[in-house]
Amino acid sequence: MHFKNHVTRLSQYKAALQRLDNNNVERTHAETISTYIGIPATQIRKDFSLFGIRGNKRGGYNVKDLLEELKNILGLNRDIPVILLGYGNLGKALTRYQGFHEGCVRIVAAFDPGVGVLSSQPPIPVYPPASIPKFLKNNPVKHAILAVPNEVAQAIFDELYENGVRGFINFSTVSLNVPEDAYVNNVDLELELETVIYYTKESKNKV
Amino acid sequence: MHFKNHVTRLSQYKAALQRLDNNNVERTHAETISTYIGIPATQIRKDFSLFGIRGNKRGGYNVKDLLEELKNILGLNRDIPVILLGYGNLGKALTRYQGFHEGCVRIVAAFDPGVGVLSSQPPIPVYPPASIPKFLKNNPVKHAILAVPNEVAQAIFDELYENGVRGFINFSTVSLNVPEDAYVNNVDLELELETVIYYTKESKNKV
DNA sequence: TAGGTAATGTGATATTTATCACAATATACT
DNA sequence: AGTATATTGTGATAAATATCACATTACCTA
Ligand SMILES: NC(=O)c1ccc[n+]([C@@H]2O[C@H](COP(=O)([O-])OP(=O)(O)OC[C@H]3O[C@@H](n4cnc5c(N)ncnc54)[C@H](O)[C@@H]3O)[C@@H](O)[C@H]2O)c1
Ligand SMILES: NC(=O)c1ccc[n+]([C@@H]2O[C@H](COP(=O)([O-])OP(=O)(O)OC[C@H]3O[C@@H](n4cnc5c(N)ncnc54)[C@H](O)[C@@H]3O)[C@@H](O)[C@H]2O)c1
Repeated sequence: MHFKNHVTRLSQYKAALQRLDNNNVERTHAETISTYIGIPATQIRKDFSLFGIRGNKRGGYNVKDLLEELKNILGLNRDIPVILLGYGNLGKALTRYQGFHEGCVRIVAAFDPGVGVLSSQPPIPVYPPASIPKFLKNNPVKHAILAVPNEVAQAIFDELYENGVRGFINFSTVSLNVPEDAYVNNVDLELELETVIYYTKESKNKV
Repeated sequence: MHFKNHVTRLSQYKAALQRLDNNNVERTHAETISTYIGIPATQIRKDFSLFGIRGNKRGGYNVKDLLEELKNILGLNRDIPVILLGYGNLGKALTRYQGFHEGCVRIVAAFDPGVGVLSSQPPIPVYPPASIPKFLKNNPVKHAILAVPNEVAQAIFDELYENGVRGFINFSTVSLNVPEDAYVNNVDLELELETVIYYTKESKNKV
């Protein structure tokens, strides 16, 4: 069992709980979460059961406690520093995104060869790629966002792996060669668009 | 059977074939594609079988033919106009992305209330949201990218649906209420990051 | 043109994932 | 206190997805 779907759902539950907590809701139920995020209540309970999360029969779940448990399971109970590779279109969008500030993820630095010619002051430090090893020696960051061109993605990945980074989001559209003890989540936006197109074709191929 | 995974893989195959074709490769094999994108050759053949794609025993596949077949199945054999909702951080990044130009997807227009105060000339027309119905009456676009704040995502979705849009990518982090005959692909970047964090926790929760 | 072989194509099987049905139980009500 | 009921928790079942094993066949070589 790889649990990819389970983990994704846990993260969704966490987001829902976060919102409930922000609205000062104190108790909730599987059924409530279900209507919030469109996942069947029975699936939610089954997931909780699998990860050892216990509620209160008839009383549902205490929002703060459940949120805390979910964060613990996901590893979000502490600040997570992340570095960004490639301060281009996508990289800039990610650094400017306010949503991350509410969670525990912090993009602490970016690396881009265009560092010298940046027009405006970026909200985080941007360094030349050559300084990656030194930076990681001083700041043992374990997670990276790859928003670099396809051509350099594997090389950059290898260098980061060499220097201790183990968790990656890869926005490039190449499939990386990844050692056993690293984890890469490929987010291919072209592909996401194409699946939408398939499902909205007038004449689906009957299979 | 929902085929979500199958369709995602078909799209990956298509991308691989596109690259082979760009490199003027004429014939290929399941095994070659496999090393390209890291999916087992047997899975590739099974997928082909399922979607009625036939190769040549011993001779593998003709690259151009296979590419054409995959495009047909995915509905990518014609230009697909797409509109963008929200010309903010993410929306700008998407419109500036060069990769889409190589495929058949075209972002033809964006809608954003900030249209009057844009600092630089955007590469596509940006209209005020009020003009959505009129635009869609004149341009029956069927696909949209939602890159709007969470608060307005459902309202914008409803309006687009009313005006005939049926395929969506939703970058907001809310779960939309979606009629049967529409398809929404939720791409939640926060969530994608969080799954990476889970898989790189030192002490995984044993289950 | 016959035999060897590299590939495809697919039924059978295994694994993973989701749903269902219902027993267990804490709370609310009288 | 005793009963009704809302809600959890989970084994059993179903559905979806992936892998395997191997029969088939087109090409190549001699
Ligand atoms: N922008 C999008 O909407 C979009 C959509 C789909 C896929 N992608 C993929 O995401 C990736 C980034 O896309 P983008 O639009 O931001 O591209 P971009 O060209 O705008 O940005 C890439 C950045 O990486 C930098 N870079 C180059 N070599 C580098 C190196 N060795 N180390 C660090 N940085 C380096 C470049 O200077 C540039 O600033 C690409 O792989 C692209 O295929 C982007
Ligand atoms: N940027 C990221 O890296 C990132 C990461 C994760 C999630 N998201 C999500 O993606 C969405 C967009 O993020 P962003 O960073 O681009 O936000 P943003 O605020 O930069 O852009 C949103 C844009 O939508 C426009 N808008 C507001 N109301 C609108 C309406 N009714 N019709 C059309 N446009 C409207 C705003 O004027 C703004 O330009 C958000 O839901 C956000 O939660 C973004």
